Order: sequence, then structure tokens, then C-alpha cells
Amino acid sequence: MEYRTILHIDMNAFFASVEQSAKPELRGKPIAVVGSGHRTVITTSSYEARARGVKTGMAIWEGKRLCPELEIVVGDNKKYQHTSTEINKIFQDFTPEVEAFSIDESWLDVTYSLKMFGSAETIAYQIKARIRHLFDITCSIGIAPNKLLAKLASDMQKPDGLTIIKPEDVAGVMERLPIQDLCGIGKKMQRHLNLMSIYTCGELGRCDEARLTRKFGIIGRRLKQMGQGIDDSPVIPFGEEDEVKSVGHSSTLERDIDDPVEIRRFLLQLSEMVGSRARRYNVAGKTISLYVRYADFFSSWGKQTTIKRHTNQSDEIYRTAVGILETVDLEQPVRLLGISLSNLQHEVEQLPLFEDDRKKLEATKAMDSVNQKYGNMVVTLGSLLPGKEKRGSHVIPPSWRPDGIKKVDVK
DNA sequence: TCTGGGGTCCTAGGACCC
DNA sequence: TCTGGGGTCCTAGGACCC
Repeated sequence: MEYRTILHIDMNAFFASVEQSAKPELRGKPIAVVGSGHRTVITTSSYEARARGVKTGMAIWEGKRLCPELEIVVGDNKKYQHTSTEINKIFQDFTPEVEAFSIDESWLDVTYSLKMFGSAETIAYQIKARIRHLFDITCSIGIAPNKLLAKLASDMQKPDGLTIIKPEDVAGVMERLPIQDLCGIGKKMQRHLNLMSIYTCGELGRCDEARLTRKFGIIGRRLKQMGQGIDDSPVIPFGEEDEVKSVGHSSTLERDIDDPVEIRRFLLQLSEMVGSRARRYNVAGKTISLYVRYADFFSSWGKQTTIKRHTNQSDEIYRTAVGILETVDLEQPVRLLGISLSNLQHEVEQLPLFEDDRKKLEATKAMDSVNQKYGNMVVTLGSLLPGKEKRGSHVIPPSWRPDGIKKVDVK
């Protein structure tokens, strides 16, 4: 039996560590990285803050209540993107098989690198040393025969850990491991399995497959395998991922609004963000979705509509979103609005037939290039301007990938 | 004083065509 | 003025990840 050797590398408290590294006065202190705007939440907290119970997703006041001396730092997306890209370059020195799972997590398949570097452990220590040397931050690394177990292993020792799960130890590790420790088993799944008297991976791995399939459909088989620590999924290097399937933006408003004009102005902004990103990716979509969350936070709805032809034009996205909005009677003031474009076609380069279309295309391209150079939304569709509302710059989500997007063209 | 943002995958049910 | 079934596309919603 040939085993693969997979590393999972998880940057410890990534955004907070980058900030502490850049600003020595923050080192050793409880800090929280947040977005701008007063409705932001804590994106990452330092280990000093975590020790006090400050967690991702908390409101600032909540963190402050737990830890009054908590230092609040507004996140700097560019800095994290840059650091992540540089770290991924380090990985490339050890294997071309690098898959970025998020901005701060990657898998490396080092199966064919072992001869050159000696062992996976050696590789892991070298990676740790280089990241520490260049950026003064730590990471936790898991080494295992597959991605599932490597991710599990990297979670076992934090911060600055190195955990190895050898093929011969898999069964022993899984036997008493709580099912919710596996990546892919969330709260709901845990509850369902617990109701079936399944609490450990050992129990899950021994469960009758038909029983799992009856309950969970086609993922039943996958669940049993997970319980056994089996995972055949390959490390998919950059450039070989599936194409993106949707492009969307959503944003919580600084205050709840019910004025239709204000709502539309915001939708226009979102449409332009979605459209410009779709154009940058060279994709166009047929399905436009609108998502609304009401002031009470709990009630929300999403509606989508599919149009005749693919588009990546902001104004068409906007018109479609407004069309959806007009089919609905808003029940409350609105807290959050989101627009997304899906049903995507890739590699779109349209040649307009008419002079007017050509002019519009030229104008769009000029606008996009200014925005790319000077920051998003510097130039936008005209009717945006009256409000002159400043959009908060959001902390980028961890789903961001080092190169910004998955592969876009079809081979 | 509350509670972010960007994705993926899966299922169910209806419309419609052959 | 009936009957069934397969395939595809669509909307809606849930669960999961970071």
C-alpha cells in the first residue's frame, strides 16, 4: 500500500499575528482584528485575547466586556493578502502540489518531495522556520496520509504545533475522536448523528453504511469513510481547481433602512461591485440573486431570477435585482443586502454589434481600469453619487484565495 | 450597544419537453 | 379529452467551511 504524505498548514490567529508582528506595541497583548463600521464583528483575536474568551464573530462590545483592555485593530486586507501570497511562495519551494484552502490554510502533497528533503517532518520544520524568519508569525502543521487527517492533525496543537498521524496510528486516533472534530461535521450533523447514538469517529466508522445512507443520502457513504479516517480527495494545485460558480457581494448597512431610494442606491453599489469583479474574472452569469436580511436579524429571504442571456454588466445586474425587489413587500427595515451572480459562463469577450454598445463597453472598461488602479468604487455609475455614503472597507473573508480567484477558463 | 462576508454542495419540488 | 417516464432547467432553502 502506497501512502500519500500530506501537510496541512494553518497560520495561527493569522490576521492578529500579522498585526502583532507589524506593530511591536501590540505583541503579548489581547487584540482583536475587526472590519470598519460600527456593525463589524471580530474577525480574528490574538491568543492573549482568546485566553480571555474573545472569539471570532463576537461584537466588539462583547469582546470588551470579556476583556476590557482588548485592543481593537481595524484589519488591513492588502497586508494579509500580501503575506498569504508570500507564504504560499515558500510552500512552492517544497512541492508544486499546493492547495490554498483559505487565506490562512493550505495543503501540501509532499509525497514526491520526501526523497529530496529527507522527511515530511524536516519539510515542516523548514517551513515553520522560514515563515517565522520572514514574517515573525507561527503556524501549526499537521502531517498525515490524507487531507482530512492532516487538517485534523494541524488542529491538535496550537499555536506553533507539529502533529503527525502515521498510517498505522489512524485507527487508534479515530477510535475516541469526537465526530465534531472532523472538518465537514457541523452542529446540525453532529446533532443528527448523536441522536443515532454516534458520538465518536470509531462509532461512525463502524456504522452500517445503509443506515447512514437512509438518513443522509449520498453523503452517508462519505460519512462512514470520514469516521474511518479515509479521504481520497487529491490536493488540487492552483490553476487546476474547478471554475468559480458564483460571484457575489453582501453588506450590512450602517443603519437599518426602509427608504426605497436608499435601498436602490445600495443595490446599485453592490451591482457595480459584482459586475466589475465578474468582468475582471472574465465571467458572465444568467442567474441574479437578491438576499435581504431584516432589522430583526433573524428573518431574511433570498430570491433569484434567471435572465435570457449571460451578463456581467452592472446596470443589467442592477435592473434585475430591482425587478426582484419589486415582487416583494418589505416587512421590516433592511439590515443587509446581497447580490450574487451565478449560472456562470467563462471566457466571455463580447464583440458588440452596435455603435452604442461599443461605446458602452469602452466606457465600462475605462471605469474598471480606474477602479482597479485607485481602489474600487472610485468611479461608478452616475446615480450613485448623490448619497456620497462611504462604504466601510470590509475585512476580507478567509475564503479569499492568494491569487484572488480560482481558474476561470475551460480546458 | 448586540450579532460580517464570500463561497460550495446537496435536496426537493415544479415546469416543460420529448 | 388517455397514460407514463426521463431529462433538464429553474427556484428555494439548508448545511457546511473559512
